[in-house]
Amino acid sequence: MAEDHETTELSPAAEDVRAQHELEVEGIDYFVRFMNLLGLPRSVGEIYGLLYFSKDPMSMDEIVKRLGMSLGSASQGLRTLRSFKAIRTTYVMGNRKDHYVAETEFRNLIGSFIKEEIMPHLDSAAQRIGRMKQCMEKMEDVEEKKFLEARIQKLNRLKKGAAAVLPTLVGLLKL
Amino acid sequence: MAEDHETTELSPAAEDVRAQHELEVEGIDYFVRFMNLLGLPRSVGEIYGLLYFSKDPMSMDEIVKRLGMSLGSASQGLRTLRSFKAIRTTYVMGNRKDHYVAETEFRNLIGSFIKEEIMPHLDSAAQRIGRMKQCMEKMEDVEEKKFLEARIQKLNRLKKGAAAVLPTLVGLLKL
DNA sequence: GACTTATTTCAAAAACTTTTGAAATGTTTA
DNA sequence: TAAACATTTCAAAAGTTTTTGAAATAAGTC
Repeated sequence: MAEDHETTELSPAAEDVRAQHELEVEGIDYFVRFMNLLGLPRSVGEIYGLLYFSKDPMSMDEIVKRLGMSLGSASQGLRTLRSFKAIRTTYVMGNRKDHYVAETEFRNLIGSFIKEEIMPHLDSAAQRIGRMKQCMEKMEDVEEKKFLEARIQKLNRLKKGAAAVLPTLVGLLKL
Repeated sequence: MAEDHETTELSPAAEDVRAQHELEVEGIDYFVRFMNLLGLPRSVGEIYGLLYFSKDPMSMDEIVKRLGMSLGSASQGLRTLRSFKAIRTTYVMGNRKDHYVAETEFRNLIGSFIKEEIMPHLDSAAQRIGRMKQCMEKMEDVEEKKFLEARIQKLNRLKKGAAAVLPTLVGLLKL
């Protein structure tokens, strides 16, 4: 064991470990930023990044150890990723811990994100626009009324455009 | 003046003011949520909402008064909105304050947001992927290397897809 | 069914973001 | 060029979100 660092058979393996570790760090960083763009906390990106670059399924406490993160964060982060179908659980023989692997089809992640985080806003936007129209219709001042009507109309067009484009986008991800 | 609330000529006007105020509140709320979705602070949504539903240009201290917000917030919020081309300044005769009006073409806002907030991430993502590839190529373990190569490739496809779709999206907004 | 182990929950702490307001800077006018 | 006004800056306060870790709950084993 002591002479390992002298042999030619084992030095490359050590080099591999180093390179793989460097890649992992870079990869985790990548997803931390990506998730951050979606407004998701750092821990979610860390977990997904770790799993994305791991061939083997990992249990929660492996994740906790590897990332130096608390159990609470890991549990919450895994829940979020599960709800987005960005990871799935896997059965590992002779081990009762849940094990997780990354779902590498990003369309799951992005599709769920749109469905869970964006679409509900479009629904409430529709209601809000309805209420605005009601207010506007009560008005007598024709000038002002016309102005506001046009603005509300524009808002409505944006909302409809978003409602049309987002599902299309999800569909496009299947390519 | 005292009998205003009895006349039929002036009561409707009072009603107008009320309805308009209600609409304004609803509208501001709308943009607060919208901007929030883009990760922008409440103050930015408030200012834009106020301007969007105002026919007349407004100075910073009118905005401050109407929204009960600090000068600092207003200044910073207006800067953000200007950088996104979501508002523009307007000259008002005989008044040396800057006056602002909402740019109602949302494509400016969304286009600038994508250009300023998303695109830079895609550039740094490209670099990060490059570094990942370098690490991966150093590796000797063929199995592991192939696995990582495939994952990096997938990441690269996502990045390229985003880089292609986002400008298209901006173009689409012109309709 | 008690024991061990795994996971979730949740209140408090830490980290981070936004807002505030007063001081600094810039700009116009008299 | 001084006085008056408008805007920006920035450090501290307020507010918000995330993380932590210990206690509660759930699940599996003997």
